[in-house]
Amino acid sequence: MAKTSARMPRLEDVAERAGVSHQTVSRVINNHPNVSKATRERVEAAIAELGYRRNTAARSLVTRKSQTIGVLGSELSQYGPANTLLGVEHAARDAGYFVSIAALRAVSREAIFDAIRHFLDQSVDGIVVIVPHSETLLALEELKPGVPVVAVGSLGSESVSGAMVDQKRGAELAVGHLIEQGHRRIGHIAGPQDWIDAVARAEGWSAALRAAGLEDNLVVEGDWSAGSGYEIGRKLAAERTATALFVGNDQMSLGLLRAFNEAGVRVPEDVSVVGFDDQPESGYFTPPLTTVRQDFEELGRRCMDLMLSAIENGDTVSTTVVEPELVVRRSTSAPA
Amino acid sequence: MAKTSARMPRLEDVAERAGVSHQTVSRVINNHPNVSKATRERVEAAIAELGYRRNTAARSLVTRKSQTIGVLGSELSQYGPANTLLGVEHAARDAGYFVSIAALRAVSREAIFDAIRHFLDQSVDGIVVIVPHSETLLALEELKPGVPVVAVGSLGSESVSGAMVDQKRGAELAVGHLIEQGHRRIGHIAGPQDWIDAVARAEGWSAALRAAGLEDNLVVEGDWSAGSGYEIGRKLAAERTATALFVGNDQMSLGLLRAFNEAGVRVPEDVSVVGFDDQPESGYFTPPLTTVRQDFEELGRRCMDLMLSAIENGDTVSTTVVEPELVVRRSTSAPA
DNA sequence: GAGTAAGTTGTTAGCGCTCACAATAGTTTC
DNA sequence: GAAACTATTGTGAGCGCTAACAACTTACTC
Repeated sequence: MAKTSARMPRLEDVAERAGVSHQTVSRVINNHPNVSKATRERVEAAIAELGYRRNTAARSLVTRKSQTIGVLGSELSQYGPANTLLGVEHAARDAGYFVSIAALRAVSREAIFDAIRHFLDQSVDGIVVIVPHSETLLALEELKPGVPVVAVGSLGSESVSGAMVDQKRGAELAVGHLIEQGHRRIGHIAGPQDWIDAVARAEGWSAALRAAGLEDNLVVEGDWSAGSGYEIGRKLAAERTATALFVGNDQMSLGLLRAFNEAGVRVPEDVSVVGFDDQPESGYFTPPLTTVRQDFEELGRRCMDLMLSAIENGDTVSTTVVEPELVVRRSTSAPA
Repeated sequence: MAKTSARMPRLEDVAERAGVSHQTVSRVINNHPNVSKATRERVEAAIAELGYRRNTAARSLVTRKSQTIGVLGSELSQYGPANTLLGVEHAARDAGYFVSIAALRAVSREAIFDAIRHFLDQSVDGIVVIVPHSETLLALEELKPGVPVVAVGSLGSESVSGAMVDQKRGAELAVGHLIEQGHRRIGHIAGPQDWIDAVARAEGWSAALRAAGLEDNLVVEGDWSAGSGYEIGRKLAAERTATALFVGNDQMSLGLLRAFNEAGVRVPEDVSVVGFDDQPESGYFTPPLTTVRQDFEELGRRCMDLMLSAIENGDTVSTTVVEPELVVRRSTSAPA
């Protein structure tokens, strides 16, 4: 109940107690070099005795820095985005920043503008964007917020830094594995094509296939959900065109597996399946899913690395790429 | 690039443009009643023309309110906590609050204290705690932060408000369903017993069983993960003591299902399984999982309701309960 | 020993806002 | 028509901090 009992101590109180000026105290808490050792110790003692904590609002008012990073996200309850957020949060808090979040209910230009304004009202020092739609980048380029922006999953924008997992490489890993096993007809269940990652995975699939001289004409689009995977699975079980399927994510894979099981299509004996993400549950699907692992937390940390060097060193736009990894389990084998 | 081009307009600039005093402008943006319609319109026009936005730091400095809610969470990437966070965020932003997060890497007294201090440094107006360990409450009672605290999953603390899904009721729903189907030997795979919810679910299971005159001696403890469900499933498949299992959450259920499938134990023919949570994927397990749905977003919204009434009306400690719902799918049937 | 430099500390102003109060204009009452 | 209100607007101070500059030490140079 420290708050109600008495006024919080401020710089002036500490100064008085230590027998110095408030400015000297300010120097101590900001680690300025020109403070004698004796004074510094005296001030630190006073700070400890009084339980002094710097008032963020006052500091922020004069420095025009809030020590806050805004994280703009959508689908933040999903495995990938949620863990990326966690990575950002950990790195930010370690670096002494606060993390403010704005979760988009729906992805639209207006909603993004709203959220950015929300952050600007808070005078955030930078914005991390975890909204993996192509549309987002456009919105960001249009409304240059005046603070550094790092976007997850983007690469090669002119005004926005980006950190991404190499999706194309991940797709190639998956398809390469299938080809190695001897598959020749490899289909793709893509994610919604307004997602950057979905497009990149589809491209990787296509590229790998063509590089091996195989056809890339078997593709269906889902919406990332297990439900859509299930619906597609039912159709595919009837058609049986491919001997292997590269699925855009693990959740659709789950639905697909379910549909195949119902239809009596055996995995991997009849059809091999590779997913994408490697959620913690994927190793316990029936059968355990071969998939491509993405390190989302690392991705989040990289975002903050970029952000910090933008804020503190004034670095300009740059990018970083995290490598994906193939995890082979039991949903893939050689074709019958 | 609004920031670099020129100074942001402030109250004074708006005042000048509208031909009034800065105080009148302040009245307008704070919706004070005593401003004539004409003046208000003139001021609003000036605000729009200048693109004025109030400086949060300055306001916060004088009011000692930050319009920020701190959300302290652990396991924030899991389905439940992540969606609760989302609920809190939406309700908070709708109410004009910023949402600052601190994610615990590990749950310990020290880590909780750290995070609370972090929030206090930011002078948050309130703290929502999504850390469903019994330990958390103790830490909060010890370190009274001086701002309203709402904890998810807690009920009946003296200094902390709580919002929870009625876990015991959920367990009774699940077990009741199993009993109705004719099961008599119903086991429980519990969550870690330092989690409030895990304890409540185990109690609900036990209470429902005893109320029906059945024995409540078949219980094993997992750690919420699919992996632990799998390990337990392997043991149980060998022993075959129960005809039905109430599992603490959906992820453990998935692992269990996997283990049973491997061991040739059929679900629901040989053993019925009920989960808890109803994640979006649960309907696509093999077989689709009967489970207890919790509305996590609603839970988060309720937290903010409590928080807002605590902040704005000075309401004291109170609680709110969200009702769970049984979702019957295909993992349960009458015993053989 | 005067002159200069470097290190250390203090003084003043002001960031942009809200609060308490003062002042003015407009309205009602008897 | 003066007194007593009410509605509307303005003035001044100060929230707690940092930045810029001023001032005072101490040490060193020639």
